[in-house]
Amino acid sequence: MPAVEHGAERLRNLRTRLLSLAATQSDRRVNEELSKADARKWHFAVLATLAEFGPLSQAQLSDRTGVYRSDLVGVMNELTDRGQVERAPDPADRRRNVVSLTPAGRRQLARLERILAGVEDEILAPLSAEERQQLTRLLTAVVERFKVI
Amino acid sequence: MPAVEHGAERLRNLRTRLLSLAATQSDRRVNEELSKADARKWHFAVLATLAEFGPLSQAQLSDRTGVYRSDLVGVMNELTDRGQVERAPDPADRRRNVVSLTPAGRRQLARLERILAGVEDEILAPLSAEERQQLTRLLTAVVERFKVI
DNA sequence: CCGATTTCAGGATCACTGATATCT
DNA sequence: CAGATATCAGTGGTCCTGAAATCG
Repeated sequence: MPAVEHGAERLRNLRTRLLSLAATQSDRRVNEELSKADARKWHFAVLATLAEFGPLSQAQLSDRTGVYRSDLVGVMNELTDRGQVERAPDPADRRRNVVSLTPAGRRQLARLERILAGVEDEILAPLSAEERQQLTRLLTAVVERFKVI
Repeated sequence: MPAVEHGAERLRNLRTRLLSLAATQSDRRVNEELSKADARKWHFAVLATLAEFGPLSQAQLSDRTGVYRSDLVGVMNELTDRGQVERAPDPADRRRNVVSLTPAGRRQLARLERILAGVEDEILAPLSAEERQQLTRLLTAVVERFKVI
């Protein structure tokens, strides 16, 4: 990324831009580290959601992770190729696939969690524990609002 | 965007994910509103930087806005097509272009500033003035750190 | 010759739309 | 029939790399 000099008041004070910059940098580091584990961030989202809720259909996974259904297909292919999830037709509703974690998926999830904790710590390094808490609270409020609309 | 349900502890508490979600939603609204004025966010970045610093070369614009030099070419074409900037060879250094604002560019900048102020207000609606200040401070700290590395 | 500037070509990922086949 | 599900095709923006041509 090109280094960004400072001084442009209008730009610097734009909160929407600050948000974009911070997220871009964060996403870049997240992807760099996850790719070392042969993963990307949607892998973590899917694995973590399955660990939390148990087997789900792809539509439910889409709703809970924010991955578009059309894009989820590719993520499912990658995860099944790696043996981390299983995708089987739902006998109760043959439109659906039932997606479930495999033991390899659980191990991968643990690995990704360690990686992401490290990246998060790196990204938030300039903030105190209290400030990290604040940031979480503020961002949650911003994100929550959009769910309601 | 698909609505994101809540409940997945691992996902919900991930600060890097929160950052991504907030930025995605913000960027989406920014682009929606800017496109009504036949603009995108790099337009604002370039126009605001020129207003602040006066005429600059494209390399300087790239450094100050964060737009890659290779991508800046397209932005320059769009802005010159719209008559909002002028691009002339620098007589002092013939490798360079000198980019400057036109009166139409100044008017467009004012328009985009109003638009962005509105979007920012919408995005930050759930936060008090004090919290917005906090968020700005925290995000600035995060972004600043990356400049130093 | 080395380095800077502009430009072009292209890759990868992502957000998003739309259509289709299948099933309830 | 309406509605949901999984899938495929494709657009457009963004981030990023590399290389060419021109010039200091």
